[in-house]
Amino acid sequence: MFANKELNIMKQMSKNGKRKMDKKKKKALEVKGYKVGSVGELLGLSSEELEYIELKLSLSQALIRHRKQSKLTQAQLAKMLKSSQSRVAKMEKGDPSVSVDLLVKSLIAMGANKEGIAKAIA
Amino acid sequence: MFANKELNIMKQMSKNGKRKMDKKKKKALEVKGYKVGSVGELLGLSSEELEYIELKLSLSQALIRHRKQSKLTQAQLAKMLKSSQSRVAKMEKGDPSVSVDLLVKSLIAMGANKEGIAKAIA
DNA sequence: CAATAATATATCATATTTGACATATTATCA
DNA sequence: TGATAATATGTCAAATATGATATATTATTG
Repeated sequence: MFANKELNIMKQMSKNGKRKMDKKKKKALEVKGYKVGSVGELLGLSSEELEYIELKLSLSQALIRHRKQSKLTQAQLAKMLKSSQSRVAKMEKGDPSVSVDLLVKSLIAMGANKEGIAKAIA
Repeated sequence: MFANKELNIMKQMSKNGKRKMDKKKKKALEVKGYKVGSVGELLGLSSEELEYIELKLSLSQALIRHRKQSKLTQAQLAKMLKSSQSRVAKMEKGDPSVSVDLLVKSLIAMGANKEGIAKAIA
């Protein structure tokens, strides 16, 4: 129920250094044929961390869908959002440096409403 | 109470920089004695800005519900979240200085999952 | 009522997020 | 193939969010 520790870890995760190591660790174990359950468990993520990451990835996917549907390149979308191509790329990749705020604002700017966002998340 | 809410919304608004009031339309309708829709419309918020603010307020309300259900004070919840009473108060008030990220992480830390968050938003 | 608990508001130093830029990698197509 | 468009990755100064603190306001209780 209470998850102060997890919140902290979430914050740590947002820092830029960690992901590559995590990916390598995952790969290493996969190669050895371990099947330790979900990717999240493999990486030692708590259910709270997983919930948060999954939510973000859902929004990322929704953003990709919207952009493709509008037949825009990342650069074109970036211009619409007054952002940059590189940031759009990071949004779509679920980069830790991208906030849920930015994803939500971007989706809304592309025409999504609360209901659409809720649907994308759930 | 309403004055407070309006102030908050104005602050939120002034953040993303584009405030253009359709004063003419508002005035015209007011003179005719119409009650023109939402506070947001009267303040000249775009539908995008409204969508975002409403989404945030939905999360704020969800946070209040969760806290009350757990019979916690803001101070107790703050301790759990490793935050502060004042920030919890701001979260629940939908203060512009509070991000959707923080609201989502806090809800997850209190036991909400993606589905619950989606439900709260829609 | 007055004491006290709970919530709200203001401010600030620090931490995190952002757009921008450079550059790398990958896809598309003549 | 090689040219070129699209996407990805790394870095950084500036912008924004954060917890902490102080203090004010509002509820609750005795």
